[in-house]
Amino acid sequence: MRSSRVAGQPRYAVVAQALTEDILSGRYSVGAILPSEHALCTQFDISRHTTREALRRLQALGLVTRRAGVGTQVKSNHIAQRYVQVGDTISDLYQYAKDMVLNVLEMTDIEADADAAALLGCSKGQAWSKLRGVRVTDGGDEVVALMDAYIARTYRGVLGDIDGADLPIWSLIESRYGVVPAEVRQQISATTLSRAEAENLSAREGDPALRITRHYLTEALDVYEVAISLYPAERFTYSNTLRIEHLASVS
Amino acid sequence: MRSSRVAGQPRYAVVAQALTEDILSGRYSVGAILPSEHALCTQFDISRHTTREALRRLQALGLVTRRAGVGTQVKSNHIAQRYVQVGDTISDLYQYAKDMVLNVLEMTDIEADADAAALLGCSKGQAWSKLRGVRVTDGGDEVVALMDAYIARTYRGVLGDIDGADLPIWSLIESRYGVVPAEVRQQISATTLSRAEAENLSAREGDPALRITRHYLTEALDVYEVAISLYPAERFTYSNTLRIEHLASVS
DNA sequence: CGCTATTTGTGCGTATGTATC
DNA sequence: GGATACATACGCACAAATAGC
Repeated sequence: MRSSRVAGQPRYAVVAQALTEDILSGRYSVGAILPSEHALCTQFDISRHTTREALRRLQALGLVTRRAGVGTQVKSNHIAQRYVQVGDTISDLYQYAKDMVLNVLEMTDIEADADAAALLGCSKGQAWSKLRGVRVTDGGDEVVALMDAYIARTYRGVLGDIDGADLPIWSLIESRYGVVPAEVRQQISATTLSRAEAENLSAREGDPALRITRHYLTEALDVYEVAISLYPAERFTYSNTLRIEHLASVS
Repeated sequence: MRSSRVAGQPRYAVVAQALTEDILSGRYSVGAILPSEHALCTQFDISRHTTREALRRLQALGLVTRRAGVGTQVKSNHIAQRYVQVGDTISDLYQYAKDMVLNVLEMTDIEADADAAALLGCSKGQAWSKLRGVRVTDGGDEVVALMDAYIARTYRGVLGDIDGADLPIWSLIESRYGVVPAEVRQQISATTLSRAEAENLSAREGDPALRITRHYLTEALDVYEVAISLYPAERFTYSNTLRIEHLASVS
C-alpha cells in the first residue's frame, strides 16, 4: 500500500507544491496545458481524487483554469498578492456621508460639451443631469463639503431623492435601479478655494482644500455618475486601509 | 437510482443553494453549527462526496468555516462584495516613485517621545530611525515631494540603501528582510506649506499641498514604517481604482 | 489523565455525464 | 461518431482534531 503521507504533508499538498513550483519556475509556461488528470495520477502514483484536490489548490491560487474537454491551462506564473480595501463592503466610501445630509443648491439637465465629455469620459452631446449641493452636518449648522455631481440621464429618476439625503448618490441609484458600481475611480488633489466656492463653504478665498473626484462605472465600464467634492483642509481627511489578501496556501 | 440532475443543476449546487438561503434568511444564525456531513447526506439523500462539494461552495463564499472535530460553523449571513484595489499587487502604491529617486537630506536615530509615539502608534521610548528626503525626477531637476520617514530600528539595515533609491522604502525593506506590509493605512489631507517645507520644495510659503501619511504594518499589526509625504498641489494627484470582486456563485 | 464518540480531513476505487476537438 | 479531458456522483476506509466523560 502507498504511504498516505510524506514529511507530514498530505499527498495532494506535495503534488500541488510540485506543480506550483513548476509553474512559478516557468517549466510550465503561461498558456500551456498541464498533463491530464490521468497522466498526473500515474506520474505521482496517486488516485484521481487526490490529483483533483491538488489541482483545486492551484485553481484557488489563480494559477490555472480548468475546462472539460480542454484541460488544465496555466493562467499565471506568479501568486498574486492583492490588497483589499477593508471594511464591510463599500462602506469606506460612505465615510463622508455619515451623519450628514446633502442640500441641493441647483440642478440642471445638460448635454455634454467638450469639457464635460472629457471629465465624464463620454462622447460629446450625451445627456446628463448636473447638480450642485453642500454636505452639512445633521444639525445643519456646519458645511463640510461642496459637491458637483453628474448623473447619466438614464438614472434621472433619483434627482428627486437627493435633496436632504444622508446617503451618497450612487447608493440612491442602487436603491432605485439596482445598479451597483462595478468600479470606482478616485482622484485626490489639493487646491485652493475660488471666491465662489469659498462663499458656499463659509470659508475664505484661497484657503487650501481637498478635491476628490470619483467616477462610478457599470460592469460594462460605462461611467454613470461623477462626483466632485471639495473639502476645506481642516474639515476633512481622507483615510483608507488596505489589507493584503492571503490566498490559501498550497502546503 | 437517484437522478443525477434536477432542473439542469448539479446536485451539489442545489444543496449549496438551499443551505445558502437558509443562512442568508437567518434560519441558521451566525455562530451556529450546520448539520454534520452525515446528517446532510441523509437529509438530502446524497453521498458524502456531494455534500462536501456543496459545503466547499459555502466556504468559498465566506459563509462558513469548517474544522475537524467541531463541524461547519456559520461565519456570515451575507455574501460579501469586496472592493479590490486593482493593479498588479501593490504597484499602485509605487506610483509616486516611478522614474524618481529619493535624495536623503538627513538621518537620525531617535527614541520615540510622546508625539512620535502617538504618530507611530507605538509605546514611548521605542527605537526608530528617522529620515528626511526629497523625491526628485530622475534627471534631478525637479523636486516632487518632501518626505519624512520613520523606520523601526529592527530594519535599520536599509538606511544605507535609501539614498538615491528609485523604490519606496517598504520595498527596500522587503528586499532585504523579506517583510511584506500586511496592512497599509493611508491618510490624505490638504495643507499649506510652512516656510521650511517650501524651501526644500522650491515652492512658496503658504502654497497648497497634499499630505499623505502611510503606516505600514506587519502581519501582527505592528507598525514598522511610517512615511509622511508632502506634495505641492500642482505636482501630484493621488489616484486610485477600486473594482468589485465577484465571488463565485453557488449556482 | 486517557478513553470514546463525533466530525471533518485525506485517500482510494469506480461509473457515468458533459464539453471539446 | 469517436477520442480525450474534466465534471459529477456513488461507494468505502482510515486519519486527525475536537469535545466530553
